[in-house]
Amino acid sequence: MDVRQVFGTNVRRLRLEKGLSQEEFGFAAGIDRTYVSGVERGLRNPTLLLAEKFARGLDVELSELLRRSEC
Amino acid sequence: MDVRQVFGTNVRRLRLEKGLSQEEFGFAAGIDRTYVSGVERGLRNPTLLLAEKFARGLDVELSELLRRSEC
DNA sequence: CTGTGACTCTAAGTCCGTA
DNA sequence: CTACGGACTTAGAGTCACA
Repeated sequence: MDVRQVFGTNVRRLRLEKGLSQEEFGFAAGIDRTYVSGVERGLRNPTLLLAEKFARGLDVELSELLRRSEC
Repeated sequence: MDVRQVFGTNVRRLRLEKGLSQEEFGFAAGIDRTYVSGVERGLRNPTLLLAEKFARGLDVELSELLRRSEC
């Protein structure tokens, strides 16, 4: 499974657990809403700096967002 | 501490543990030698796909390369 | 062996909109 | 709310010669 999909899936899961919309999360994390959408679907290939921005916004460690749950 | 520096420091440490030069590692991982140099010094901001290439070359999980050892 | 500056070219990342 | 499109600016990818 692609890193981008692992990352995106984890982002979506954690975002939903927090009860946030893509827009709300994007605003809180300082990331464009359309970019959040693309990342969650595994279409984007974010840099380390951006990836950490996601992690901070979700209040988790970056390594957590890269953990493959299955497959 | 910056993610890029954490990443770079871990790459350098693991590369040296394997007894490889930047050139040797770069060749094995399919990454340019000078790019390896830049990453190890935290000057580059690689994407997830690139970061995973480093991980595969070092035979570790990507999340491993993002673990902060201290501070 | 490694660091560095400079370079081209592609993709990251933002912002506008619409369904 | 989210997917998806186009257009755009910036920064990363990838490489080189030289120190």
